[in-house]
Amino acid sequence: MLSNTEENYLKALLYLTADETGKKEAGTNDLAVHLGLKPATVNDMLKRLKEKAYVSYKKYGKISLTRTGREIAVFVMRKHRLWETFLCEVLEFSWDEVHEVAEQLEHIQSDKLTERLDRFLNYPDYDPHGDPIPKPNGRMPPRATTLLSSVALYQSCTVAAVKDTSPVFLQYLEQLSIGIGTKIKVLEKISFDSSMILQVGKGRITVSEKFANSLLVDGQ
Amino acid sequence: MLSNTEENYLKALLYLTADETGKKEAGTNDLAVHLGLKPATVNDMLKRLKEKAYVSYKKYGKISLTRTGREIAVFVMRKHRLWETFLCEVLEFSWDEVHEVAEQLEHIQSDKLTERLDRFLNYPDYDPHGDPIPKPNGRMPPRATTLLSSVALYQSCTVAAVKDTSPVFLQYLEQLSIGIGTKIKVLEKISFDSSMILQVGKGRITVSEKFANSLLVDGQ
DNA sequence: AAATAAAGTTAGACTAACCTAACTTTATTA
DNA sequence: TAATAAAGTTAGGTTAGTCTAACTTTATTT
Repeated sequence: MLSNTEENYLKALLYLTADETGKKEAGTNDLAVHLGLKPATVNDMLKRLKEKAYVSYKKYGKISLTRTGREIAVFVMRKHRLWETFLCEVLEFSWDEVHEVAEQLEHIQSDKLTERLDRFLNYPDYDPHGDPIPKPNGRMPPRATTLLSSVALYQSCTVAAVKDTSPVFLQYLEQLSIGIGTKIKVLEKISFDSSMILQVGKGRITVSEKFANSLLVDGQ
Repeated sequence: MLSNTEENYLKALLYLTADETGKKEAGTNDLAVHLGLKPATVNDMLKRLKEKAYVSYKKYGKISLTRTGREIAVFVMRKHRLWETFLCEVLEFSWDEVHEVAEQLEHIQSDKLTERLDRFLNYPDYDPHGDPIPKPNGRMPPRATTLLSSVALYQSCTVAAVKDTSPVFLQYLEQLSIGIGTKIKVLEKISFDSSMILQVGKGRITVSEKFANSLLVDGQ
């Protein structure tokens, strides 16, 4: 049985290496930054995780998860996202509050609890941020890949997920009445700064490039 | 913020000192036995807890919780019993399975979570074993105090709580179709071994003295 | 390609939470 | 009440997980 700390290292490694931004490997430093620890600390832990065959790397080389390591990390992610869903949908937390609590709940060790929670939530495919919830076998529902910023002029789309889950962004979305499933039409693209004018419901709003790069949408 | 371990010491102390069996103080050894640790280990921790003013004792003397220490322990108990209720009533765990998982869940730090869970469960007064759930202010609903063994001949009563929460006893109760709220009538008391013959629903069963001392009931 | 910067590793130290072994104090009992 | 047993404490050791400071290796840049 892994400690919470070990699980967090594997989760961080999954995040860093399964990053859709391309890179499939992570270094000691990346991990240290992501976990808020010192490289020396991470180095120590990596030795132990390598010993236990959860990660694989050569000295001074890049780190990757082994099959077992990845399975564990995916399972922790599954629990995290199920709990986030529970907190939002059942206990009516707002979506900017759930992450911190789910960070704790994801480490509860009880397969029965996880599966019953999944059943109670009616086997959801996506969490409140639109992130896919891994199934018990480790498979993931497809993830939306289209950025709002890449939607063509006059096209309509539906918000599928948020790329940025920081409370400040989520609260801003709330304020704009934008959530998962919200329909958006691109009315104008300002070439000067790549900002966009959008139709949301009956209103129109202007959003920055950064904003448009933080929302994932489904076509039409 | 206390560690899980520290919370467990306070909880154990609450259990040992708030024991309705009379004694209001506990010793290093009692704690060690209850927690499955060595007296030396407990001694170390007690020094820290005293330092932090959660417990009070003099060298070689008995240990008791301070006001703050008791408040924390009661709050952990509140969370434990709310989670047990959630697991049984919402996720359909059986009452012999909930304890182990609740031992983990009770340490989740989020007041909002606790209060929302309470609300979702409709502010229950008792957990699945009939134990009172402390309110946010620390007050407890009244606890049943009458043992089945002390019920007079030909009297009826209602099961209010179990004194023994071991899976083996709980499963036996299940087998006998006895749960919280079950109505029981005392048909006969065998003076030889203090066993009792009971009416439960339409059937009659014979139970041992040990059994009759493990069930708490409400009058009539 | 040599100099410099960045990334990674090692050594030594600290705290929390556990242990064993030896010792001291308090309680029990012959 | 003196001997013995039980309870409690101290000293010193272990592991997990963190740190700083110094060092080595790899990557970058001129």
